[in-house]
Amino acid sequence: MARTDAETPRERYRAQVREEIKAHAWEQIATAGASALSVNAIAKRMGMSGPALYRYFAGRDELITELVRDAYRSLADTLGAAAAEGADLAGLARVLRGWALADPQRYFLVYGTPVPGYRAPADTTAVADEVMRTLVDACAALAPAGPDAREAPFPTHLLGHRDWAGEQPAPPEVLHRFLVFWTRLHGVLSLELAGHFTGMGFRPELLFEAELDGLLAPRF
Amino acid sequence: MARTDAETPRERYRAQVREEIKAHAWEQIATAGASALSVNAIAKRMGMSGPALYRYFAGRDELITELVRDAYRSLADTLGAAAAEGADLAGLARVLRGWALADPQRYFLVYGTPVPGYRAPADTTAVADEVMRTLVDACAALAPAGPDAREAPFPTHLLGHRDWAGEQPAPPEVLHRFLVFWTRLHGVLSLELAGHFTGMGFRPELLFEAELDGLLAPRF
DNA sequence: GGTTTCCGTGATAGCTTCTAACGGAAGCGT
DNA sequence: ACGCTTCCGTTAGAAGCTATCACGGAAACC
Repeated sequence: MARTDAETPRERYRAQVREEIKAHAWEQIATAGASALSVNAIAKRMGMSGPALYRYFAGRDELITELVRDAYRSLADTLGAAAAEGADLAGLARVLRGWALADPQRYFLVYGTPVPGYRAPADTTAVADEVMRTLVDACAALAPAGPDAREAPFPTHLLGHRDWAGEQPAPPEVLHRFLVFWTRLHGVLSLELAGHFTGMGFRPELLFEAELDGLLAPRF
Repeated sequence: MARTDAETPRERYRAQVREEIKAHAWEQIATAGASALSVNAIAKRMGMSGPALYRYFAGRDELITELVRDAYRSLADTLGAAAAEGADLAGLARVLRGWALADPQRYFLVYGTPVPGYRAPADTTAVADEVMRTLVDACAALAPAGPDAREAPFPTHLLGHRDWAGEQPAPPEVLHRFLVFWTRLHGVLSLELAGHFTGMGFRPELLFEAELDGLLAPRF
């Protein structure tokens, strides 16, 4: 998991301790959420006293930023591996759902409530773009959507306003499908993970599958 | 806004101070998020010293719970007023969007990342049910959906698993439309409010309208 | 082996939530 | 109108947190 092919023994040890810190941080986040993450508590559980961790992370914010980066990296790798094994858009959707259910707080760390002042560093957004590119590619590989899907109002707007998806942007109906894919599945997933369906009785995965079904249709 | 038709002068004063505390709390949440809400900071801005606020709220958690309750109440009233004025499902959707954009942190307070251990009190969930009921009613008033919308897999599952929406549950295709309405619009809204569309160039309200368009169609 | 670099510690400042004890003011009943 | 009671706001304090600093010691490097 951690690329610790160290050069010097010092860097080797340093990387190892950093990974151990992050492991404890993930454990803490999974049980109490990101807002309850405590540098002090991590240090105590590792057997050392408070300020020692500041040799490895500049502060709580940098630690959380690193966790966000790792979460994006994990999602990008998981989706990328599935895509490399030939998964189509539906397969990627189910992989995404499995990744989210495996650790809801990790999902919320990247797609949940943002801290108003926070700006993600450039390399973090680069990994986020990698996730999106994988999904856009799967959308492009899917459907030769009809011409009416290209001339609808939103794709028409998209034609002049698509400042992302790389240098060679996908056609607007593909980008539209990607956005719909993303927002619809995130809608189901985030409400499910947040517990807003508890007590309603139905099985959320069936709603997820129903939305996925509509998403794969020529007219989504 | 605040029902301060007091009985005793004491209760009158007490309710007034509670409202002032909550007003400062909202201001603080809007700028720095709910996780940065500080009882001490509120007290200082009100000109009194720290522990004084504990006469009015048992603690930080109870204050936040009260804010969540008020947020749900505000949303229920806003949607209810629009529905009373004859707004249809599309109108309610735009009212919901306006309510969310007016104070994103307030939206996240009710539909955002949950704290793992937290259980909302019963009266809070009661107001949340009122919001849902308003939307379900608007879905029921909308469409005499075709029989194929009733026999799809998910509505069929819903037929035996709908433990909500009151004693006289709506038909499964109506509940399905409500769930799709809720999850799709929440998907667009939450990602927009979280800033995940920034830098992409397109206008989120057009994606919102496009999703709303599909939502109103006989086959959503 | 000597030097340098880095790690972990304790002390400290400043913030937070929250409890406890005290003094005073306001309302209430007689 | 006076006394009693209830409640409000204060200061003091415990316990926790983030984060910085100065120090001693160990490890790595030359």
